[in-house]
This record gives sequence, C-alpha cells and structure tokens, in this order.
Amino acid sequence: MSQKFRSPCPIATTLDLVGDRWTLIILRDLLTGKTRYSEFLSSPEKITTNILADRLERMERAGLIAKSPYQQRPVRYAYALTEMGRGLHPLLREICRWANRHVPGTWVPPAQFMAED
Amino acid sequence: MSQKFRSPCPIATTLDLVGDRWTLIILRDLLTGKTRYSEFLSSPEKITTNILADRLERMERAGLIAKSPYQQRPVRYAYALTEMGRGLHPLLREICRWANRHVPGTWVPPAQFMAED
DNA sequence: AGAGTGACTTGCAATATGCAAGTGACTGTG
DNA sequence: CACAGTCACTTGCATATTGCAAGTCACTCT
Repeated sequence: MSQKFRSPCPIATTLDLVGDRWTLIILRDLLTGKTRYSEFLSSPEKITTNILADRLERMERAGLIAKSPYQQRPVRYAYALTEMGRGLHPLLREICRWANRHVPGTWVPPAQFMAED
Repeated sequence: MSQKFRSPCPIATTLDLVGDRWTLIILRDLLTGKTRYSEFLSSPEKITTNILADRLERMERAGLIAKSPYQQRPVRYAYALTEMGRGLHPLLREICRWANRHVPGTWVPPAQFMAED
C-alpha cells in the first residue's frame, strides 16, 4: 500500500499518487457516475486507450478504486471509488472553485457535484 | 493569458495549468516564504535546475507568479505569488488534509499553513 | 589574477505520452 | 455454423517530457 514517495510532505506524496494529467479526470468521471472503460473513453478530453488502462491499474494499486465484474463470459469489470478515492471529492470541488474564479471560460459544474456530501 | 485547454471543464483546465509533479511543490515553497532559485532547489524533493527554470517560466506565463529584481549587477529575480497563485492555497490545504487522513506517514503541516487566510 | 556565488543553460539518456492498429472473448444474426 | 459486432484492452512506434551532470555567465570579493 505505501510506496516510496519523494518526501513525507503531504503535498509531494499526493502529487506522486494523483499528480498527472489524467488521474483526476478519471476520478471526476467516477464521481459523476461513470464506471466502465468505454464511458471513460467518451469524455471530452479524449484519453487514449493505453493511458486509460495504465491509469486504472495504478489507481487500483494505489487504493483509490476497486474493480468488480459486471458480467461473466467474457469477464468485464466496472470500476468504483474506494473510501480513499471518494475522499478526493472535496479537492476536486476546490479545484473547480479556483478555476471558475481565476480562469475565464471554465464551465460551472452541476450543483450536485459542488454540494457537500 | 488564456491558452488552449483540453476542455472547458474546470478540472481539466486546472490540470493543464498545475497538473504535474513539480508546480505545486514550488507553490508550496512560495507559500511558506521561499522566493529564490536556490531556496527552491534546497527543498527535500530535489527538483533539478532545468525543470525549476522551466516551471518558473511556465508559472509566470500562466499568471501564477511574478518576478522582480532583488539586486542589480548581475540582475537577479525573486519570485512571488500573484493573487491567482495565492488562490491555490485552499487547494493545497485540502491536499494536505486528504494525505494526512489517507496516506500514513505524511507530515502534518505547520498550523500556520493550515489556518484559513 | 583567481576563487566564489547565484542563477541559470546545455547535452544527452531514460521515461512517459500520444496515436493508430491489432487482439481476444465472447454474443447475436442469417 | 460462419461471420459481423461489441467491449476491453494490448502492442508498436514516434514524439515529448523528465532527470542527471556538467558547463556558462555576470558579476564580487580576496
């Protein structure tokens, strides 16, 4: 579970876990109800298939998400946030608040996403 | 000021601006009083000189920081957060809260850093 | 003149990302 | 029962980013 991080600073550690261009995008999609590979692919940011597969595996290893089969023959998995992953929701809300305030042209997220809990 | 972002989603846009391994580390240092090149280099994460120079330039172009000379002959610059950059403080606090709660072994930041305003 | 300081810049190897095409395990249709 | 279709990946390869080490530049100080 615990890996080798650059430093014990909580900011550096968090960046080691989710500090890239895609992880938080997938997390956003999971928070808004998406669960499957094809659903993540359909987002407007157009993540590529290899990166998506890689991020899902990393996120699972990091304990942010868990996968469970939604069908047999062939076995296919749906992805869901763990408690740890859901814990990043306040951070995503804060990111939205910042962008809406400081970067003109950004979409205002649905009220449901911004509401606490 | 506004560039080409992957999508108008505030999360995607924010990641385009600060979603890498180093930018928020530098921001943390600026928030804790560091202002110079050599001070950023001395942090425990050991950023390399070329990446630091690159990130400082990007951050300036993005409007997160501004530089001003602290001496002449030779001219040398100190870096300071803009209003936009300081606006990320709540986000860093949220990152710290999450890491402290979910990743064992992370340092608890000084109370001053965690206090609002 | 020569050492020291602070802030970078350069070159290059290692790693990560992006793009397009391919694969595997099936199901359902003619 | 061959065959097109679906979904979830995997693979190969070109390009971009990162990391490491060494070098440069504009000075000041001894």
